[in-house]
Amino acid sequence: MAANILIVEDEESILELIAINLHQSGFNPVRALSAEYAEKIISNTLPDLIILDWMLPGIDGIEFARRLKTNKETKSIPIIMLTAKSQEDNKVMGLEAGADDYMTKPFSPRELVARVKAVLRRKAPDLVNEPIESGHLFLDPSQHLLQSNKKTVTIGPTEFRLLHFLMKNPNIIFNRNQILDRVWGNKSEIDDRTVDVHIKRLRDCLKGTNDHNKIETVRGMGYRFNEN
Amino acid sequence: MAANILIVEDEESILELIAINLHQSGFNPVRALSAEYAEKIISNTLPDLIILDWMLPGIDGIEFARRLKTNKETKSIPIIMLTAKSQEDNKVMGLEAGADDYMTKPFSPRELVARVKAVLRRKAPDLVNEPIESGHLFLDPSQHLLQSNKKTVTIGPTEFRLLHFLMKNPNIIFNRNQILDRVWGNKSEIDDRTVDVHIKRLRDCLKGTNDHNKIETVRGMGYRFNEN
DNA sequence: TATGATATGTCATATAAATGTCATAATTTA
DNA sequence: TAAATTATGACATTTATATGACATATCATA
Repeated sequence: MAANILIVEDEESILELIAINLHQSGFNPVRALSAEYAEKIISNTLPDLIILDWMLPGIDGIEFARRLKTNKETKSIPIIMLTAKSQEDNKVMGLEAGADDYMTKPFSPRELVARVKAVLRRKAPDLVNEPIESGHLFLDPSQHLLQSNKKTVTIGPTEFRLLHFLMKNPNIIFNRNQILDRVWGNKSEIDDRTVDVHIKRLRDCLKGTNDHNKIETVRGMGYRFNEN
Repeated sequence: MAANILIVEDEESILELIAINLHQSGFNPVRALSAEYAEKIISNTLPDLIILDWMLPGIDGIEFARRLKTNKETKSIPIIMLTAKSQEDNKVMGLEAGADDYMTKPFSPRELVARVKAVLRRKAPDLVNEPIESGHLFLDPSQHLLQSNKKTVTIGPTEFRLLHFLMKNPNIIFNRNQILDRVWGNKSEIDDRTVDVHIKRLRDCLKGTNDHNKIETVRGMGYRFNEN
């Protein structure tokens, strides 16, 4: 799922430029020309990250950041603050107000996108979907790619999600209901035992690789991905 | 990521004409009706190239170019200068002021786009639509030419753009909406499923060549061009 | 500007893949 | 060995994709 990024910037053409570049990088930009309007948007849906201009008409960026950070709902949303060079001294103030990163104008959109990714990687790794490696296994969620010893392994969607989940949480035992919740999502009128079947299918995918015995059955408890 | 191109031109209809043509060629145009406004934009975000009209109200093009070239942040941004025929003598002055290329009005949008590409090719080769080769396939966007094993392949416009996009981004999965956004442009009242049909048509074009199976369906995710 | 030729988007239907369930076999544990 | 638990193969159902046909739109050219 693409990350929703709220951009708060009063200069319309700049707002648009940032939005287009983020969009082209696979994010989902949401535009706000003022803090007031941004607040309205946030009260409907919480963005995954906010790009916030320092200077805004009405409520300014720093004030808006403070508000966000005092609100329980919004305080964990990462903020990237934009500021003009002349206000660079205010950097400390910005970071104190809760900004996670800080960019001095003028910047290239390319650089901004890079920072957005960096912040998301730190704050919400789930949204960035980084590849995972473990032993000979390499799994890239965004490309639906699984390799064992550099060789691509054919694997279906559910088995892929299942393996992804287990690899993200190595050496931890999950019972069937936990697995259903976290891999299938909450549409769980699904039978416990279905997990068994998919574990079997997953093992079949891994058969013939060096990692065929990574998924262990823990009798009476559930399943576990063994990192070693 | 597409190149961001700032157009500074006080004649609104010309500005719009240029912007539309650049957009259709895959660039991100940013509009400014005056040097003053352009400065404001630049003070926020750095474009990859600037198209600059010679005659502007207030700060004129030549003066603006000089300013850009004396500023450390902006001096490496390429500039294409636009001038009326009567001012053609000023060409030397323009180039001295730091322009990388020079166009005399009236010009055809096609020519302008060609110049933009030429300048970018020199200054930022990544941002231009060069011919692409992959396996036996050779695709030249500027000529709408597709060859497999040196033999020309008949291919329609949409299929061509689609293949171009996929070849530019090999081994990466795109879902239908991403493909619609990036191949069709933002006129997306178009049905998801239309992508399927064009993928089919594209595959039909490639049928009989050595590259007939390059386009892979990744069930539940989208499509991907396999480089190998 | 009219006309044939292309190109495009949508739909209905055909195929193919994935999913969940169940019955039964195999295993483990007490 | 019996009871409990897990593994496995088969199957019906659901879901996703491929394909052919058609109506409309666009383009080039007489």
